[in-house]
Amino acid sequence: MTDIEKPSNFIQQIISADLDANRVETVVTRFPPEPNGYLHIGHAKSICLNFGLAEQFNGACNLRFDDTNPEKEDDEYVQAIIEDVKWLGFDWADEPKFASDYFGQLYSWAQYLIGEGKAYICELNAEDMREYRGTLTEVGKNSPYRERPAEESLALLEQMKQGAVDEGTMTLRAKIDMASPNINMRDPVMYRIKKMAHHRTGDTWNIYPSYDFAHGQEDAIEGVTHSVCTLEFAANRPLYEWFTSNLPLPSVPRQYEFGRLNINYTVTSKRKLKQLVDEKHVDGWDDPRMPTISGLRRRGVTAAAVREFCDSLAVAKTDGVVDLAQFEHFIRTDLNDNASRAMCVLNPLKITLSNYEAGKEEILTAAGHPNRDDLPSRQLPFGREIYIDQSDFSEDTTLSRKKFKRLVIGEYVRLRGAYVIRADEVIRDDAGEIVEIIGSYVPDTVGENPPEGIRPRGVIHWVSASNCIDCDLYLYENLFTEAAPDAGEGSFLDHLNPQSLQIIKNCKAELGLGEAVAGQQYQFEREGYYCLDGKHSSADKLVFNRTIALR
RNA sequence: UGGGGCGUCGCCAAGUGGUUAAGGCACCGGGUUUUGAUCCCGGCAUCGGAGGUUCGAAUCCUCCCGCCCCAGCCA
Repeated sequence: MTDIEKPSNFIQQIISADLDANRVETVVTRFPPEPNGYLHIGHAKSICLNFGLAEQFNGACNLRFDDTNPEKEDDEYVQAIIEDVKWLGFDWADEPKFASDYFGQLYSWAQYLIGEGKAYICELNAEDMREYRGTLTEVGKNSPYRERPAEESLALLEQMKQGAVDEGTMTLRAKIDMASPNINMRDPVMYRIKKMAHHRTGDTWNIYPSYDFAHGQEDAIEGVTHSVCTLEFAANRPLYEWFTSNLPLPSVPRQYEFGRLNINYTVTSKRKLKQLVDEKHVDGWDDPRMPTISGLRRRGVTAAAVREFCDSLAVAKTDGVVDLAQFEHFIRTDLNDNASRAMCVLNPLKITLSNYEAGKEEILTAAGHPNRDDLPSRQLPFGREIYIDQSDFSEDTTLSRKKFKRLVIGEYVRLRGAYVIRADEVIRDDAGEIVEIIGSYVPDTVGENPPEGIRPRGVIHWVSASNCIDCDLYLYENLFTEAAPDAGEGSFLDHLNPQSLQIIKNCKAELGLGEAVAGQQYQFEREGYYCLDGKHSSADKLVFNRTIALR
């Protein structure tokens, strides 16, 4: 234990205290997503927290699917979630767990509560139940079915289970307190009828447990000691405790809440993300603009960057909005440290070096990374014709050296990893557009300073015109134009950024990029971080996604 | 409005009666640099408000203000 001086969050403090006081022997946490959508960056914080806690205290963390509502759940989501958690670098104890594995146990616990006179079958319909519940300021009224004999409730529950009762006509409710100031305690629903196939249990069940009746018990079954969830569940804690203390459970878990992660210029709500996908505003759950784990992965963000970012986040009870820039900082840091360097010209402008022998080609060697010898060096063909970016040449010769560190007629510039060159003449087409630059190179300047008197304005990237590959680049911007897409009147969709995707075709990339594989990150020098897109790339056309621009 | 929770720099935050009120992001200066990147130096708050307790308070008390969550047979 060398991390004693590390500041700890309130949950770590609670766990330490529990361990010291022998209230718990081994720490067990869990990450409990409902398989009704893909995981997003907000889940990543919870994943890092829960798995991190288990790791830190030498305990275990379960991956558990809270699949208590077949209506919105699907195995597609289960598989995607498993893949995402693995990708983030975490592993869980044993096999993934499912709430649906405990349906039988939950059912008998429901029978137990009925037997104890603490639950009853209610025949109020949804509308009436709402009315009986009261409001924030008015207490509720007892259901007319509240004092029904246990035997009757037991029989009705069995009928509900068998499918003999219509949906919406009966529920099993906990008998707690209709006058409680906490609305969650006003006889909450434990079971409702849903005659619907479940992605795992098929049509075995016609009734399904509610979140409140399931969660604490799932935790207890698994021996979870610290059940960490987000703030909005704080009001459910008394109910969580009511069930854990009124049922003969194998253990008594405790619930703690922390603030959910919010990031500006994005939305982190499964419902909204699903809407973006369903209404085709994006290319799917893994669209590189999505804050989903799969979207970030396709975008080129590394798992390490996501983890570092999450670890930088406070685990507290405040509900703030983290600046996107903070996330981007960790993305850039990791990519800067690990991405191989390469050159790619987005908007090619040909330069012919008049004093370079026609037909000659030499192979220059460039470092794979400025300060990492372990990354392989690159072979760069160099010849009489090269491409530079249009934005790296200006006809305005009055621009100061400080303001424009690029190519200008009559002046010099260093081609990164290659020669110092000079621009001599501009060639135009009939429309007056610049189509080519005639220039010259300064011999013996590869890896060497140019002779006295020649002062390059700067360093620009380039690519051999006769020996390069074509590719398309997908540049991404924020999906939303507003920092808080959710705020204000209308829909968050009103703030979709029409320029969130810009495709640049026919870019010229250095030869080595032809061997790029999906998921491999590169820094296109002076441009940004990119990675090959497995979905859009084909044998004859490579597509790179821009993960993020350089600062 | 009843209940629950929260308010420390532009953003995220540490702080648990005595510290020059950490740190990160952002921003602004300056240096290095064959990426206008990286890197390196430097700058950047008196703690929602008002009272009070105390030798001493961001930390304790009182009142006030503001924000978030709960009235699904969602999770």
